[in-house]
Amino acid sequence: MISQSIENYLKVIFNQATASDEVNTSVIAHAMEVSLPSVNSMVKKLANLGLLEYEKYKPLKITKKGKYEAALIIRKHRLTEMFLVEKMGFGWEEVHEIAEQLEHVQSNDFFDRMDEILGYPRFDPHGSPIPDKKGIITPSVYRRLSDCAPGETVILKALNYTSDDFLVYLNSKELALGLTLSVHQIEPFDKNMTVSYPQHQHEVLSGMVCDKLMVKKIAGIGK
Amino acid sequence: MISQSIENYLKVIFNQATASDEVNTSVIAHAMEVSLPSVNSMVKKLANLGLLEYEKYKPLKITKKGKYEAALIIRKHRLTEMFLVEKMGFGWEEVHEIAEQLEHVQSNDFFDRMDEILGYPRFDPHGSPIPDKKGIITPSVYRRLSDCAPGETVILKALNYTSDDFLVYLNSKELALGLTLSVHQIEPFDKNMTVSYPQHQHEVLSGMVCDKLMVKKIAGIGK
DNA sequence: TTAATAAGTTAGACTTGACTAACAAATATA
DNA sequence: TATATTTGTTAGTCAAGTCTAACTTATTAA
Repeated sequence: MISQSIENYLKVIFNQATASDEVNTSVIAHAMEVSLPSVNSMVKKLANLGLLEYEKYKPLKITKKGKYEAALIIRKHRLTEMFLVEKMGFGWEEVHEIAEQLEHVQSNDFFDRMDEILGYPRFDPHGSPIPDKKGIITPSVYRRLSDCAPGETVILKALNYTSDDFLVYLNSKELALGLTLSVHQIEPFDKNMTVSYPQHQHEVLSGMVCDKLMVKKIAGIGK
Repeated sequence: MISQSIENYLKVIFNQATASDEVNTSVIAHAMEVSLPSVNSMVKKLANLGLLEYEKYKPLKITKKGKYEAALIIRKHRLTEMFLVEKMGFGWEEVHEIAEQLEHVQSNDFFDRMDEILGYPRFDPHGSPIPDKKGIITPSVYRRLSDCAPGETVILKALNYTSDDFLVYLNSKELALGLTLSVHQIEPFDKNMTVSYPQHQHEVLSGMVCDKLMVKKIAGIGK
């Protein structure tokens, strides 16, 4: 049986991996708020379990098996978030912490029942795709707001990062999925963007935030 | 923060404590399937946390604080069982294992929401009382089947023990809450009871089983 | 292209929660 | 009441998962 710690490492590695399935040790250490040696020793365990390819001083590479196991954990997390919002009346900014705990429950029945009750949803309350029982993820067809050009008008469709702080921030700015945003300006130096959306004219969003907002274009020049 | 291990010990101690709030070390070791020294060292921790009174070679005594904390854990467990049965369509014999895991979730909101959705139930699917938010338990007004006399007719109202094996056993005998049972005979030697109930004439139940079935009298001689 | 810095590794220590072996106290039995 | 048995305790070990300090390799900048 895979321990909760290993599940947490695997999830972070999956989320932080690049297009070539690679991650650096220090990225994991930073994301998990643990020391580098802790990551190093854990990473060797993951490699022994066949979840990761490990060679001294080389970047880590997540294996097919690793991606499969990670997808199943993420499935549990996102189904839980959806269930909490849709069936238990929680706000989307409240559910992340609870789902972090529930995702470690060992019972496929429990999550499959949630899935059924929810009607087999493909996306969670933050717009992130929910992997199916086989670990297959419907790819997101959206772009990052930070990749948009001035003059474009887009709809906010999903987030590619969730934490309580971030969701509380979005709520404070009255940013919600489904909103229409117009991009006015991008500051070349720090990538700050000036945007407008209902009730908010010329709001400035940091590059970091724009990187995490996934949008769909509806008008203007650009891709 | 109290660890999951400590929560598990506390729950067992609470459940195994006698009317005078006392338990023996070996009873805990047996119930938890761990060694005596493991219990001994844990018990000292619980005592340091003020959950237990510990004196060398004396029986352990659970404190007021210990009972309060235990009741809150049991509340989480039983609310979860009720939610799984009532809102997620599980059978009463399937929910114990899942509830064992969910009871450790740290979020009062999560369980209070369940409570609200269920309409503040006082008893779980096995008939055991659900402690309220203050840890107060509505006492059961039922007697053990093992305390009944031949000639009595009773209704099965609750169980004072739950495990998957036990629930599967009850299902196999078609014993369910609400059934009417007639007591025919008690074997003085091993306390085996001969009883009848719908579809089952002169079924023999062991003393161990009768000890765990809580009933309400509807006819016959006796208390 | 060499020196400085960043990233990754090893060794060794600590905590939690388990264990066995050996011993002490309490209880039961002859 | 003396002995046997059961129950409880102590000491020491182990694995998981964390840490710091010291070291090595890789990368960046002078």
